[in-house]
Formats: sequence, C-alpha cells, structure tokens
Amino acid sequence: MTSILEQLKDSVSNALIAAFGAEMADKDPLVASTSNPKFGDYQSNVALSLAKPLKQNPRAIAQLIIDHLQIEDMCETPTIAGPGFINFMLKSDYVGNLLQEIQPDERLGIAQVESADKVIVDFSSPNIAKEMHVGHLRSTIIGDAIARILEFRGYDVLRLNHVGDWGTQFGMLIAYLREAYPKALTTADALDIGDLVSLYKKAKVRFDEDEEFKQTARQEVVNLQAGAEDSLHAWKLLCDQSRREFQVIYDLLDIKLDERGESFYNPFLGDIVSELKETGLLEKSEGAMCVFLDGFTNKDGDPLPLIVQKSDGGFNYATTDLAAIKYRVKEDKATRIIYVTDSGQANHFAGVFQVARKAGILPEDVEVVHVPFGLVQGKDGKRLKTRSGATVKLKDLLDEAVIHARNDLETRFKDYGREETPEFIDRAAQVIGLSAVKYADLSQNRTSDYVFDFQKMLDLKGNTAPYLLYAYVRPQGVSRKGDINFSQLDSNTKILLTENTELALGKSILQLEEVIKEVESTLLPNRICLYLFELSQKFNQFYEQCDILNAEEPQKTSRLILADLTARTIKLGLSLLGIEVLERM
RNA sequence: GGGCGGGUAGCUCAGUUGGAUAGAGCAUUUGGCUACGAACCAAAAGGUCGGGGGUUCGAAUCCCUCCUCGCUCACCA
Repeated sequence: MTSILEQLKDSVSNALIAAFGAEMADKDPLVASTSNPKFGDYQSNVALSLAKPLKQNPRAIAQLIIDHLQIEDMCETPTIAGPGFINFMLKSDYVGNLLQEIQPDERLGIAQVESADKVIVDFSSPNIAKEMHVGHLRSTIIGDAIARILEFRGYDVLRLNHVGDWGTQFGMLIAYLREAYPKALTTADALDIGDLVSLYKKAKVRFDEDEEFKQTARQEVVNLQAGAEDSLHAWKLLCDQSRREFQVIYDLLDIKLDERGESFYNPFLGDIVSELKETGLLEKSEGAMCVFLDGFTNKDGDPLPLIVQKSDGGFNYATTDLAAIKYRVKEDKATRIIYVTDSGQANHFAGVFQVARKAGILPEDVEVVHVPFGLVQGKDGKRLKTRSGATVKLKDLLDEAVIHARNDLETRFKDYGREETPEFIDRAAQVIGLSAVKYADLSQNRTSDYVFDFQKMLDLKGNTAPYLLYAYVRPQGVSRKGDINFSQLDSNTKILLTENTELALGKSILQLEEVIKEVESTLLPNRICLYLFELSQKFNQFYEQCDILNAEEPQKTSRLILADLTARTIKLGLSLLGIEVLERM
C-alpha cells in the first residue's frame, strides 16, 4: 500500500507541475502531518516557499495549486489558511475503505522493500570474562529493535555480536591466571563467572601498577594473536564460559544474534596493515604504525593518528574494525553496516570509517553508520552504580523488574478479588517486567545520556509498556465477547467512521507505515514508541466514548473490526520493538 | 585547549526537510465506575525553549558568540 503521505506528496507535485510547469518536478511538495488537528490531517507549506522565486502572493499560489489538485476521492476540498498553508482533511469514507483494504492482510498493508539488500546490525557486543551490565542493555535492546524493523521491511539482516574476545584484556587475564589460578586455564568451569570478574579486576590493577606484569600481559596478547596453543586453549575455556552466561540474558530478552567476535578477524589483521602500507597512508610514529586523520587533533593541536599496529607488534581494535569492514563488504556483501555502541566511541568510528574510505576498503555505495547512545546514569547524574558502588548487573536488574511487576499484579488482583493461577501470574509478570525495561529504554532513545530510574521504568501509568499492553488487552477482551470471525468477513462489510474518536483512531492505524519508513532511515525506534502511545490514547478515547458490544448493526461489526485492527497494529508495532503482548493481564 | 553531544513545564522527556497559539507523561488540583476490564477517560494549572546577537514572510530548529553539563583527545575496547 502506498502511504497516504506519499500519495499526497505525489498529488501536490503533480499539481505544481500542472500549475507552474515541468521545472517544478524536483520541487519538494513540503507535505507533512499538521501540528494541530484543527488544521486538518496534513498540510503543505510549498506555496510559502514558492512566493519569493515566483514573485507572487503565497495565498494566490496556494489557490492555483488547489485548482490543479486531483484528490477528491481522498480529501475534502483543501483550504488555505494563514499566510498560505494548504490544509488537507481526509474523507472518512476514504479512511474506512483503506482500513477495509488492509484488514485481511497480516502485514496490515505495510510494504516491503523491492530488493532485499544485505544490512548488518552490529550490536550488544559484550566483553568476554566480564559480566554484562546495564551499559550493554541499551546496545542490545536498541540493536535488536533496529534489526527487527529492517527485517520486517524485507532487508536481509545479519545480526552480528562483535564480542570482545580478543586483545589486551585477555593478555591481562591469562597472565594473571597463570600465576594465581593455573587450573582455570586448563580445566573447564574451574571458576565461575563471578570469580572471573573479580580476577579480571585484580589483573587490571596489576596491569596498571606493575610495569613488569604489563609487559608479560602484552606478550601474552602477542602469543595469543600468533596462535600459541596453550594460550588459545585457556582463551577458549574462558570464552565458552562467558558465552553461556550471555545466552541466559539473550534468552530472557528474546534476542537472536550471530556471534562473530573480534578474534574472528585475527587472520586478516596483518593484511590490513600491509594493505594500508601499499596505499601510502601508513606512517610510523613513536614506534607504532599509524594513519593520521583529517580533522582530528590531540591536546597539543597535532594530527591524531589511528593506530593499527602497536609498538609491541600487537594489533588493536582499530585494526579489527577495519578488517571487519573489509570482510563485511567483500564476503557478506553488506550495503549498509550499522554499529550500535555508546556515544563515547563516536570518534573511534569516525576515524575508522575515514581510513576505510581512503584506503578503498569501504566503497562509496556502502553506507556505514554509527548509532550512538548516551551513558546509562543513576539519578545522581553519574555513572550507574549499586549502593555499594559496584556496577549494576544486568541479570539482577531484569530479575528485579519481574519481581516488581509480580508484586504489582498480586496487589492488584487482591484488590479486585481476582483469582489467577500461578502460571498466569508468572507469565504476566515476566512479560510486563521485561517489556517495561525494554520500552523505557527505547521510548527515550536519545543520543544524550540516559538516566536510569527503576520507579519510572516500572511505572504503570503514562507512556509505558503496561499502558500499551493494556490498550491491547482491552480490544482483545471485546473481540472475545463479540462473537465474530475476523478472517471470514463478508466482503461488503463496511468500516463506518461516524464519531470523531472513530475517525481519529482509523487515521492513526493507517500511519504505522509512515512511521516505520521513517525509522528505517533515521534509526530512531522511539518514533515507533511515540506512535504506539498515541494510537493507544486514541483507542482509549474511542473505547470510552463509543459502545461496541451494545451498538446496533452495522455499527457494531464496524467497531469490532476497528478495535481488532487497533490490537493488531499495537501487537505488530510492539513486536518490532521486541516486546511481547498478553491476551489478558 | 580541540572535537562531539546535550541545556525545552516542579521532575522525566517529545518536537521529523525552518511553519500556524511550543507538546506528552509523571507529580498537583478537580470530575467520571450498578466494569464492552477505571492499569482508563475528561478538565485545570504549569514555559523569557540556557543568555545575547544575526539570517527571513516565519527560528526550539539554521549561523555567530558567551555560559553550563557530559563524553572524548596515540599504543584498553
């Protein structure tokens, strides 16, 4: 289905050409939703922007455009307002017909892209030998939502987990374990993940304080990268253990990822350096092999290098990321590569992308984009910590969310005297708790820092997951009582939008496609959250004002269909965010 | 000092390529349940869009400048 917005744009463009000639073909018709419903549903500001070049009164231009518009089937006669805005009000018959058209379609009429281009979404990417913490939550949730949206649009999406399973931290850990717990390097599961984490911290302290240990650790990295067997064996044990821990979280959050860690690119790192050497970009500086960047300077104002080989011969993450780009372009045939990491890595990616372009590793027709997000902070505006000062563990946080949701459900049921089975409560608490966490993050996806607030996240009022889940449960409850089979409707069943709330709801349902297409390019899932919230509000208003089950036919069937379409739209929208629905709650 | 990103209602945040009187939610005050499930709806109140200049028919949005907060600036990732 072509979205209403696109149809209007085309119509206005055609009217411009008809009124002012073929040179208007490239003119943006400036059609958008109105800022205020009293101006109608859509507006075009094109007449205002043409006033100067055409040297005519904008209202006169607007009138000429309207005279050449052919949209009688869609809209009431457009009106001119203020200095020259053209306002469009959709006809309720038109909206009803469109709803009828999308009703039988599982995708609710939302189009897929014509060619299934390969898109890589690189997200989550925790570090081996460390527990996942809230910082990984954002990347995981946002990345998953972006992947789901692009998959729904028909792209061939490769979800890559670029785990930190290589590099200096490993040298540190292995060097430390060699002297402190040699058994852990040869026996599976000799230590649990919590021990590993504390050992990692001790290793880090020694690394920072003890110059000799630092050298040993670096040598361990070089050994590992060169393929030393005992180092590799130890490394593998550590990775397996961490991987199982990560999987618990991914299962809980329903996240699917293909693991391709940094180690995967190890065989290609040397080639990257020699390739850069051939292009003449490579320079040796202070013992390290570097490519100096345009537009980046250090504290002293000198050009900043991207180091691709350290003075000890080891490679670092810039080398790995360059090798990853090359592999993703050549082998995966990606046309778009999306990196979901915290905004602190913006400079790093800008540097890597620049070098990749210059070196010809990254062709012009492949898009790379860094999707940054802010730090997760506590209420004090500082990095999120537990009361004891430790990092908040992701698993604990998710468990707490589910417990919170369960407590709320139980008191609610008690207040209403409702009896539910333990299985029902388990399931509902799980869905509500986890969706609250996901939604709280996705709904305010800004690149600025993110204040983590349990109370707000689990609040059941306002723009939250429970509000949307409730807006889904309500029409589902009505449908169950409505005795209607939506898959076998009579073909002349009309959707009648006579009340204001019905019409507003109908229009809202039809906007999902516009929103999805917008997010496809902006990669801002919070737009979908906002849309779903507004849709839910419109449903609740409709539900409040219009009787469904007690209405007379044909209104009753029409309203049942409208309610069902709302439920399906919410379910689809939430599924694109990785959020499940409940039939009852 | 350089680069990047912020500063919008008491709090948390939206605000699409510049568009009409800057919007939500929470909190506050008030009204609506003999329930198509009130986890809802309706209403009130709440703003020098960090300050100051500029660009134009029109600026929260673009440019300049200053204040302020965060991240970052060569061998961690």
